Amino acid sequence: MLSLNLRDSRPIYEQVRDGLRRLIITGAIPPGDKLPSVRTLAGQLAINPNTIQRSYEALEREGYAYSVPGKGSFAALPQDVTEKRRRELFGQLDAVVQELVYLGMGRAEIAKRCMDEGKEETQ
Amino acid sequence: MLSLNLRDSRPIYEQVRDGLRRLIITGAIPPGDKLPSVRTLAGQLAINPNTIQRSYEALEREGYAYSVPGKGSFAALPQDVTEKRRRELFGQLDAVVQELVYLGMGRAEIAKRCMDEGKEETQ
DNA sequence: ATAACTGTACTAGGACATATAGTACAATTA
DNA sequence: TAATTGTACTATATGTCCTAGTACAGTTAT
Repeated sequence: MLSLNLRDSRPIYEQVRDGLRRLIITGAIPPGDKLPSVRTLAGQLAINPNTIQRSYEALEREGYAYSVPGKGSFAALPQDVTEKRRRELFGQLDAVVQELVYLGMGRAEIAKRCMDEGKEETQ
Repeated sequence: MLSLNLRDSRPIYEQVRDGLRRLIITGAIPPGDKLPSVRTLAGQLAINPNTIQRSYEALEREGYAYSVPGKGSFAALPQDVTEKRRRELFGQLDAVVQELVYLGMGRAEIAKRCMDEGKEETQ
C-alpha cells in the first residue's frame, strides 16, 4: 500500500500524508472507512507513532480525514475537503500548465490529457 | 521581481529557484539573457550569496539555466530543459487532475481551464 | 597590466525542522 | 477489566538550512 523512501529528501510525515490522500482519492479507502491506527501504521512502516500522528493532523487540516479519540481516524467526505486545498490545486494546475506550454506543449494536448487520463496510463 | 517569505516553511533557495523559473517561463527573462550575479541578487534580497548559488545549481540541474565561470549565469533554451523535469510536470498534472475530479470537478471544466488560462485570471 | 567582476569551492557555526524514544491520560471497544 | 484508540507532553539525536568568511581561477572593464 504505502511506500516510503527513507533516503528521499521529503519528510516521512509528508510522504505518509500524500500516500494516504492518494489512497482516498483513488477509492482504495472509501469515505467513512477507518484508517489504520496510529500505532498500527507506525508498526507496519517501522517508524515512530508520533510521525504518523503528524501525518493525520495534516490530513485533518486539509479535510481529508477526521479523528475521534478512542475510536480511530476515518476518511472524510469529498464535500468536507477544505476550500484552501481546492485553491492550492487550482494554483498548482495553472502553474504546471503554464510551464508545459513554455516547453512547447500545446494547450489542446494538455486538455486532451486531462480528459483521457485514466484510460491510457502509458507515456 | 522576486518576493521572499522569510517566515514561510519553504527554504529560501527553493523560493528563489521557483521565482527565477517563473520569470523565465513567463518571458520576463528571455532565453539567453543574463541572470543577476550571485552576489548582486544576494544583495538585493538581503540574503547570503551561498543561498543564491544553491538556487542556481538547482536551476542548472533542471536545465533552465547554465553558468559560465567569469561570465555569469544565463537562461537556457526551452529545448535544454531536462526530460526529468518534463516527467515531473506530467506527474504533477495527472495527480492534480485526479484529485480535482475526486472533489467533484468535471474533466471538461478542467480541460477548459487549461485552454482558457491566460485569458481570465480571476477565480 | 591592473582592478573589478564572475562562478565555484571550501570551512565553521548557529538555528531550526525532523524523527525517535518514552511516558501519560481520557475515551472507546472487546 | 483489559486492550485499543487519539492525543499531549518531555527529551534527545540528527540533518537541513542559512549565514559568515575565505579563497581561487576565469572574464571583463579601465
